[in-house]
Amino acid sequence: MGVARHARVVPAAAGRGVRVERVVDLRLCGAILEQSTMTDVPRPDLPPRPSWLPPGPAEPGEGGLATPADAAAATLSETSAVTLFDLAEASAVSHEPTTASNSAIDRPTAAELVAELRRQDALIAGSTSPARLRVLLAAESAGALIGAELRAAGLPWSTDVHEGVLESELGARPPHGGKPARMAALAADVRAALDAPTLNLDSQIDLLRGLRNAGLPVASTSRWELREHDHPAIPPLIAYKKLARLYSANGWAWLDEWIRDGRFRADYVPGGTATGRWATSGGGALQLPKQVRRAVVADPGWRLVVADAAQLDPRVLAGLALDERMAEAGRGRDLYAGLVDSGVVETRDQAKVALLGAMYGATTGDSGRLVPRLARAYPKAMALVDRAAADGERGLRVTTRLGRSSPVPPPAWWEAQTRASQPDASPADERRARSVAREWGRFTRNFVVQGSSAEWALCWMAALRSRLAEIGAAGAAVTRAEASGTVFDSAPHLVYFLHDEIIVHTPAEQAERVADAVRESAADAGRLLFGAFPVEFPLGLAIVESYAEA
DNA sequence: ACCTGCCGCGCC
DNA sequence: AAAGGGCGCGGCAGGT
Repeated sequence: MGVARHARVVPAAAGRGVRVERVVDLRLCGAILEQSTMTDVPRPDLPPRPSWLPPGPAEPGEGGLATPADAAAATLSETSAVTLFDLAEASAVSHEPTTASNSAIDRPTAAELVAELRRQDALIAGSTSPARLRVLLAAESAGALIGAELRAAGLPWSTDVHEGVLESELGARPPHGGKPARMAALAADVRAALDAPTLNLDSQIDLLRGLRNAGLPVASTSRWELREHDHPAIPPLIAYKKLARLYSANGWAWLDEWIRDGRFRADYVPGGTATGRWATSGGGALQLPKQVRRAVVADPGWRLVVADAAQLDPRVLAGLALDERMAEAGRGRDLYAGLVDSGVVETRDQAKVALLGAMYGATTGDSGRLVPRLARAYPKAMALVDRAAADGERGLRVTTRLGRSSPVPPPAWWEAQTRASQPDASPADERRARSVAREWGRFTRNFVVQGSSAEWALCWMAALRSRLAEIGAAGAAVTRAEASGTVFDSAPHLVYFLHDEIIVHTPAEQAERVADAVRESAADAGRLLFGAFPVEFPLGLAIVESYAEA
């Protein structure tokens, strides 16, 4: 499969100083093509979809729909699919022992791979928008390669700094199996305040019961609800939860498991979510709490170029909807500030809440109240997300800028709709059907924006990867003599990706050139998605030694 | 000894 | 501040 095989081959290539130029990930590309509303599948004139590709969309009421389990299998199975990259692998590293993951049964032959490549080419050529799909599939394939390279390179990580954070927050590392004394003390305070000497704070059920017994009318134990109440148990409980989170998610055990030789090698899963965003399958690289980012530190003589796309989602929405006024609000300035300047809302915070509400489908609260003002100012943008929601409520697929389509709703969703349309349907049936329909509408509303933003980010990274190679090649002429290690030891390279944010690890003397390349690549991405439409994608960018400084 | 569902919370 | 999208993960609880 794409990731696993890239993950095996990229380090092997990198270790010999070989840089992979380009890949086609037939599994990821095939999944997009099978699902996209831009393509016409099935095509009786073409060979059938091979069994090692994930299934396409199922019709309502039919079997074969991608259940979560199926989707997981398609995404994660070591044996389910293969890429053209394997052709190169077969010749380049054929001396490697055969493993269970590339047994003959599951492994397509070279002829089968070529046939599949031709089938995919035919699907693209017969689609409603071949140019967009080609950009998407090239970017998706580059993403698969980059995901493997991120793991091979690793994020530079200072165990010392991380341990310093843990000690200042949690106190000394507890003996094996024990909890930090500071957490134990806070837990004792909570138990005393609730008059519940045996309460287990880590048990949601136990804790909820304890809070209610103490007279607190809470429906959950979540922090935002607890904050509303004034009780002596609340402050230590919130403090405990904060420490417990750090301790269990990014504590000493995480350090032991995930940091080797000063590098965090995360398991990225490119294309791992429905919207095309990446996922992770271990280490939680996409959930690194701000607290521990201080531990991301460049090697001596190196720098981190940290960049994030400013207000990416609303800018993408402006491009999708060809909403000139919204694009104008973000030209040469913070887009949220642009909304204030235009008199749409009074404060930057209101602008942010209103836009998030529009893209997520908020109907209540401050956010819901602000959305109508946005609709008056930017009718084209609002019409686009409203249309996506309306389509989703009817069970239709929606599609991103470059051609990734949402899945059709699962069988239970259709069953709920069918039940509500029967003559003997109860009011509860009808409420249920409306409720799940609207939920799916919120998903598709967000899908078009989040998915198109993911495409922008992939194009950004893919363009950057090429530009970094040029910078690295120029630098290599100078340092070739001593460059004996991997391709990551001497040249600037990507080390982190987080939806709309990247980090490049680079020799200090090349950091400014890398920063320029990062900005130029963002402009490339904007053109790849939206052509000449005048929507800008400015970056927040910093050249730093530690991620926390960015 | 697993597995699954749920909660809460970290990130975008 | 409030509850609208996408995730992964750790922990508990209840099942087999």
